[in-house]
Amino acid sequence: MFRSKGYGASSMRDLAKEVGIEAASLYNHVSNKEEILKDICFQIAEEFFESMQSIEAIKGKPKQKLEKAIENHIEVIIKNIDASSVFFHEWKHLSEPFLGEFKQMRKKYEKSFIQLIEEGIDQKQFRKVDIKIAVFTIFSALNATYDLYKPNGKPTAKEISKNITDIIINGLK
Amino acid sequence: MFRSKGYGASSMRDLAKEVGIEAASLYNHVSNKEEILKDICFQIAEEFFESMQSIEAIKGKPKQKLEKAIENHIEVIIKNIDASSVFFHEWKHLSEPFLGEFKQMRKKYEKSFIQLIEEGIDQKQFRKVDIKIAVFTIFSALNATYDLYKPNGKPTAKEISKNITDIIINGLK
DNA sequence: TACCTTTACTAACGAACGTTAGTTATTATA
DNA sequence: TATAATAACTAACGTTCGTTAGTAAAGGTA
Repeated sequence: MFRSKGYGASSMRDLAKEVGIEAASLYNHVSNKEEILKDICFQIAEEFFESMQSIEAIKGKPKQKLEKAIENHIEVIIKNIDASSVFFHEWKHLSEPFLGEFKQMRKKYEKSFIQLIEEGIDQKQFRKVDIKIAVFTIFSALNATYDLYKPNGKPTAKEISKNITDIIINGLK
Repeated sequence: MFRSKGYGASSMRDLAKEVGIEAASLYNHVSNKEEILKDICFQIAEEFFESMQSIEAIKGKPKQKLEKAIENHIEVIIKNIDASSVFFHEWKHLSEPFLGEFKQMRKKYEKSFIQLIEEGIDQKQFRKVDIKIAVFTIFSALNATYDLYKPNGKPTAKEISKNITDIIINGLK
């Protein structure tokens, strides 16, 4: 519901009706509305981090690493298709201290990508692109996935992953 | 305010305070809250359409046309940096009949890009990519612009435009 | 000067919001 | 079987929401 209607437009009464109970009963399960949003956002953030940790262990060239990082990133999105959409668009409704913490995590994750591209440029696998713009471009391309993927339909997760990776990697070459 | 706080979280009282009047006074200028959102969204939509009309008049190869279309698209975004962010993220809060009309316009605009890429593939300027995925990737890359561009700062509009175009066009080659 | 449009104001409406209090029924544990 | 924890309920709270009604001041036009 946060994905389709947005956080602000989803009331506790709406959410309660969706699971077949009264709004007040929700408070036996969560301490307030924001906690639901917070849990969604931070759970996805954690999954992104975990997927990146496996990359840093790879012994390979930057290009291969970036390919794998992109693949993992898309996999996380598709495995959590609704939650990741919320992660990308609704985080701004978090209040402090969660908002600050969230932004910090995001920046740290982006930094991993920046490093991969920097290495790729150093080793002449990639052209000399503006790194900041490149990372922004890549992220926003990747994050289109949740709009593209329809369960039980075409294109498949694999097709999405392969095509986007191709376009981006070729774009950097 | 719609950009920074979101449509739902921006109350008429908030908006009124921003321009130094009372909430009720706003109704001398707009007929309701949604009209403000609608005007923003449809004004930007119109600008995108106008920029695309100039493309169709170009006599050139698909690659050149796509380059110019991307450049125009980014120019519209940067010229309307706040409004275009609202255009991309807040349109879903429109109600019918505006919502349907909006989606229709969006689809029509996307179709223009799809055609350009199809032509490019036919004329062997581009690889045989999955067109739907490619267009999604391109759009989401382009639409990162409003997060990237800071007025009076680096990177400049030109740099953004050139870098993104490079990555995408190379990605399709 | 007289009149009309524009635009601001205050006050208030009904509805919806997140949340709390108090209570009851169900389920698990000893 | 007695006890404790879990999770549902109804009712209500104070607040904020978009919006309307009615009114007064300001500015342009005849």
